[in-house]
Order: sequence, then structure tokens, then C-alpha cells
Amino acid sequence: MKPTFTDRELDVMGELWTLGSATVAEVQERLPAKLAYTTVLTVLRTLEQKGYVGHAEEGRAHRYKPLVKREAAGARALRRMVDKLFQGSPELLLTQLVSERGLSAAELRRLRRLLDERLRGRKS
Amino acid sequence: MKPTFTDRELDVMGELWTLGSATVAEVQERLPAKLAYTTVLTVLRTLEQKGYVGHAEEGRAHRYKPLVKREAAGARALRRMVDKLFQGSPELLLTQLVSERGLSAAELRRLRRLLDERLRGRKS
DNA sequence: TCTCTACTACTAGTGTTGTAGTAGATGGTA
DNA sequence: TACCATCTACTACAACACTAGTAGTAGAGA
Repeated sequence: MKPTFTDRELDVMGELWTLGSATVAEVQERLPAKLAYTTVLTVLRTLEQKGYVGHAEEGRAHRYKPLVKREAAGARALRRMVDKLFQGSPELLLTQLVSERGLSAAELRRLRRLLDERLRGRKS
Repeated sequence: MKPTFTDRELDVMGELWTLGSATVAEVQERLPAKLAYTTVLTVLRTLEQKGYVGHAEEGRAHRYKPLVKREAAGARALRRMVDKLFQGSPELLLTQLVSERGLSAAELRRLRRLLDERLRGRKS
């Protein structure tokens, strides 16, 4: 499975990922953009057709649930971005990440610790 | 300016960024995908219309040049990705980056050095 | 039972993307 | 000069994205 999403699909998936599962109405009211109920429904149905979400009956409504994990989508998007926008170099991406966003010292330290752990794991 | 690119546009921009500037023919022959000359031209014209590239006459041909920097596009895409796919957490993104791709120990060390430098610069 | 309401299913219109063909211009060459 | 190669400009068209409306259904309340 190789999920890639359009902008709007990603908005909707985002809500599903954070909520775990949701009805049309729930997604609609949480979306920043003011969209018609039926519009949200359509997006969800598209996602379902593509196999990225599933649904179960819940009373009269449907409760939608993501079938792909956030991590899978993230990994894929990340790979693509490193290739196309950072010349295949994760370092360039990280540079961008730490320089552009105002990351706090604490965050930077956490990132470094993460790398340390990874390095230790690698050596053993 | 807030540049976001479609897949194909990104391919073409990628070549422009690496080459600095290029004619239609140059982009075409460097693209992995086998596209008709006119197809590449069309993409470039679209990009120009959107204001992302400019061109200057060069003999009979046009020489196209990116008007937005790779870093700007990268930064924007990265921000969007962190927000939508990594819940606004750069750490999650980095976790993904180091776990998913087969990064070498050398790369990991370089990444850590980068963070070190950043931390030192921050403290002073 | 009748009506209101909250749903889903279906349909549609407009815009964008991706690909490429045809026409027309221009410069080199036999 | 006549032809060929190389360009750009314009046009086309299918697929998809985005938005939303209309129709139909079924539970809830008078």
C-alpha cells in the first residue's frame, strides 16, 4: 500500500487520525474550513473507495476509521520530500527543520538524544 | 510568495534548481520520465504563469530560471508536513526519518553534529 | 400516522493536472 | 532559394480534485 493524499483528503485524514474514528458530522465540525456536510461526506467516500478508510454502521450514521497509519503516510511523504526537495539528503532536511522553525533548546536536545539512542542501537 | 508544486512541476523545478537554469531541451533530457518536448514546455510555461520561474531569450530558445529558492519550497512543504502528518511535532518527524530510511551511522553522526552546532550557537 | 430531521447515495459543475499534438517562426545548409 | 531542424504559442482532452446540490430513507416526536 502506498498512500498519498490530496490536500483536502489529508485534512480529513488528519481528523480521523487524531480522533481514532469519526462520523461525517464530527469531521465536519472539527475542520477549520467551512465545508458543506455533503462535501465532507464525499471526501470520506472517496477515501473509502481508495481503500484508505473503512466504515461501520452506527445507528443511522457511518463511523469512519482510517485503514492506513499516520506513520505510513508520513514515511512516504517524507521520503518523497527528501528526494525532490532536499536532493536526497536528510541532513539538508534537518538543517531546514532546525533553522526554519524556532525550535527550542529543549527540543533540540531531545532530537539529539533520539539520535544518540539510534546510534547506540546501531552499534550493538 | 507561497510556492507549492504539483508532482510534475516539482520534477521540473528540481532540474532547474540543480542546473541553476536550463532550456526546455536540457530539462527534458534530464528528466527520468520520457516526456514529449512540448509537454515539458507546457509545464515550464505553467510554472512561469504562476510566477515560479522566469525566462530570458537565448538565441531561438528560452532559458528558464527558478524565481523561488529550493529552500523556500522545502521550508513550506516541511511545515505543512509537520503540521498535517506529524501532529506539529518535529520530533515525530525526525523519529520517522531516522527509523524508516536506512540511514548509515555516518549520516546519523553528521545529523547529531548538526544539532550540536545548533545548540552551541543557541547558548552563546 | 404524519412530518421533521439527520443521514447516505447519486449526480454535477468547475477548476486543475498531465500529456501531447498542430501551427507557425526562424536560422542553418545544400 | 528551398528545405530541414528546432523552437515557441496555442489548443485539446482525459482524468482527477473540490465543492455542493438533490433525492431518497429511516428514526423520533406530535
